[in-house]
Amino acid sequence: MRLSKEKAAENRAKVIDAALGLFQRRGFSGVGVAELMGAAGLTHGGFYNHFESKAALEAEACGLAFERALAAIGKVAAKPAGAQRREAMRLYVERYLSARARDAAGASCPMVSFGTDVSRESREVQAKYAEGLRGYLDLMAQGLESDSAAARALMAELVGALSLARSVAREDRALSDGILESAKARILARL
Amino acid sequence: MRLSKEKAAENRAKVIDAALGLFQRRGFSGVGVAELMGAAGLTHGGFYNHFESKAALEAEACGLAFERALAAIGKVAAKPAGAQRREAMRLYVERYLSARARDAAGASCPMVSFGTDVSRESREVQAKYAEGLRGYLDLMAQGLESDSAAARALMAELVGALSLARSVAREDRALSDGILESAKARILARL
DNA sequence: TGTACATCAGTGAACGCGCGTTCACTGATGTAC
DNA sequence: TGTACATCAGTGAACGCGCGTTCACTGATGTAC
Repeated sequence: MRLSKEKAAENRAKVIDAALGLFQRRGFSGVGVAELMGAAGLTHGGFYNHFESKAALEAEACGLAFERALAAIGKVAAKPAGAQRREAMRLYVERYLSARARDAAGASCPMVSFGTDVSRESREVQAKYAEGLRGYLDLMAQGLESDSAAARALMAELVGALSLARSVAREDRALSDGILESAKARILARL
Repeated sequence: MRLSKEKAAENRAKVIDAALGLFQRRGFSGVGVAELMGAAGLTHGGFYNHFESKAALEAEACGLAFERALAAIGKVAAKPAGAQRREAMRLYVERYLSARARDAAGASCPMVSFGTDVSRESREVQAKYAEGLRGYLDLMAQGLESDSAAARALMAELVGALSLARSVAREDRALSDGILESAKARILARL
């Protein structure tokens, strides 16, 4: 039963979106093609009508994750320079290091979700990742009204704190909260 | 052909050691039982003489990684307080954020190697991880001669910078070096 | 101390299972006339 | 505009493969007498 082009494109987008959520929650190798298609309301057989391979979908999902992350930091960078932008940046950091963000495993910063995985993945994914990170850092430097060194250092603090907080979230909630709070305090003190 | 108890214990240790290296390089799900045993010079059939399951070995490997990491930071904390300890801490940070450490995928900080994976693993691994991190932070606070908030913030910076630097190491060496340098400069400036 | 036997670390074949991928098929869509 | 046919998104069975795990077997080690 052939579908209209619009419907097919919609299905393709739905697969990528569902895949991103699942990949972030369980890792690339933790989700199979059948489950990916099922999450989009389809059966596994049609997978290769849309994607050349599972690795190709991984790259697409990685791209989508960065697209969303760049949109978020881009809004900060787009604020009028000065007090407004500074305030937006503070809000961004507070949200990034919130308990809410930590617990939202399925929708979060690609650097945290895929950080460890990406160096074990295909060059295709790695290239998308490096490109995304460069863009992210550029926008962050704009958001900070500062140089790229400051953006890189802030990014490391954000990614490290969220990653550590997530790793112990189930076993030691107090420590997890403390990690977020310590990083937040240190960053906001200088913004 | 039964082996002596010493030889058997030695083999068991060899498996855990080899497993740690492989897990750090390729992730828990990226290495099979047969390869793990092969790396220790054995065949896969004997695996269950030593470990209850692959997950049990993962927990053991995680424990070994923290054992080593704690030994390294422990040496810093054991220095006489004051100038000597401060100097040891500076050296520790410099080594942690060196290009050498970034490129040594098979022997590195468990927080970086397993950071993303650990929240997808068994409770057994997560418990070992949380315990290890608590110990690490305690020793780091001693090394810094400071409070636990400072230790948590420093840990986040170290982990985030090394993790980001590794993710783009193959695709953008200059950016990778820059991330390490920016974090190092910021940290050393206040030590 | 020497002998007989139980123990068990290691081997390699085999197991069921889920994976990524392929394929013949269906039938509505899009197109050519 | 209406009809005939090619296209192709989606289906579900099937493929080979590698995985974690089990098992019967081997033979040196450890132990009981």
